[in-house]
Amino acid sequence: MSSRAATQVFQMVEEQIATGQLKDGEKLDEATLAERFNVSRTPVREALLQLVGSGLARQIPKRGCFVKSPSLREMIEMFEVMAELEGMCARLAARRMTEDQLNLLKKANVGCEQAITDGDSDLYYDKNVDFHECIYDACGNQFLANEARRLRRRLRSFRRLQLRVRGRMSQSLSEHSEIINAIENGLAEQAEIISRQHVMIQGERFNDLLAHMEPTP
Amino acid sequence: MSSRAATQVFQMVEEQIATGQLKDGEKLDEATLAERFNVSRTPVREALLQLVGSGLARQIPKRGCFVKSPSLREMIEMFEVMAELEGMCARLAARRMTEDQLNLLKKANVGCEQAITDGDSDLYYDKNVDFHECIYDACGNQFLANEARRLRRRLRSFRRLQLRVRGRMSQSLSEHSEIINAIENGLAEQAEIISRQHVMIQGERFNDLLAHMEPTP
DNA sequence: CATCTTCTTTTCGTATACGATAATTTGAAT
DNA sequence: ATTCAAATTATCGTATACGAAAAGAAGATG
Repeated sequence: MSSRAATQVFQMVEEQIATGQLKDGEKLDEATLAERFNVSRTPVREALLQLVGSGLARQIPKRGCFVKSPSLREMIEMFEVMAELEGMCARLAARRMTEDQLNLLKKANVGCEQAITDGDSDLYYDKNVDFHECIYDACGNQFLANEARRLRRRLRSFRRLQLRVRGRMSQSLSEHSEIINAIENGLAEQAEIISRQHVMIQGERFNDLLAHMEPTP
Repeated sequence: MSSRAATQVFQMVEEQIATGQLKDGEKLDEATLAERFNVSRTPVREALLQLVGSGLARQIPKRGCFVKSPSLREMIEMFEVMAELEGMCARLAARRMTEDQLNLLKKANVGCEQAITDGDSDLYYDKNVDFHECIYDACGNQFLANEARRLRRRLRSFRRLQLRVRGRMSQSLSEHSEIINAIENGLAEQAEIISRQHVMIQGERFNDLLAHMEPTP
């Protein structure tokens, strides 16, 4: 827990964007935010700078700072890259994972099963993060792992949503099993392909969800 | 050209880190930098924040901000990811590149040839950027293109250096020809593999260079 | 009604000041 | 010499103020 006002503002705004409280195009006024969080403009500016840096907001000179939700196209693009990174992690992990790490991976997957039993998609999301964290750890490339985490974070609200599609959780779980199997047998190529697909499917499911919700704006 | 002091400070410091004027571990003192650039702490802080954000500096609380050059290991990791991203760009470009874009790609490669004729490795670096920009443009995934650019930027000083290895430029050029060939014929997989290798080789060459220069520190 | 010209208001970037807290040094006591 | 405590200094985050520049509004002129 950082006691810095700037960090808190950043996290709050980020959260509000993720949960939809702050919608696309909405103005992020320095003065208003400062008042809302009872701080001065300085930490607010710092937060906005980071927001822009991480792509959640857009700065239009002399006009202000605005929430920037990714368009459907950008979403698909991000999922495409995410799929590649996850695939790469799995490929490397298949070569490099130790016995201990494999056990942790299996354990994480049991957590996912439990979440399904409880029918709790938010819990599944968390357990799923654990599962993929195991793979990140085992890929032996910290830089890659961090990039993957960064992007995962950026996509998290959409990934959460996507899990609500009927049957998606159990499908995800069976994909996990295939991934474990491939890694366990050192089938790097296969682990990569399945993992990549595992993410791409999420993009597609999300796409379905959108199409269902908004009949072309 | 941005007239903002903060941006200028950022770019200057970034440049000085890239050129080695500012070395690993060196302290980035807010007051000193402010004086050096004749600005107040505010824009300097902003610049440092971005520096940390892009991984070029590290912040140790109550100790200060320090230049953070990547370790050899981190370098290799970054090259590994760069290779994957470039490979992905090439794979997609092979499927999606238009005739016009292909012509631009070929033209860019002629520029590379010229740079070799002139024996100018810095020029080659620039022309090589043009070459790869063509591929980025044609990959049809802007988000991916931006990620690739970001990482390329981060690695540029090392990539520059690596081109000084004897024969590396002409080897690079022949790899380009193979890439063009694969793309022209829509051989996505092959374009990916060659491009990936094209980058990995750079990492290895750079590694050689390092091993030659510093006999294990 | 359109257009051009003030005038006012926002937005922005920067400068500067201040208090809090952590790091470092100094110096005393064992 | 070592250890501990107090004093000093540096760093940091934040608040606030100010001027420049641009956007937007209001009003004048054709």
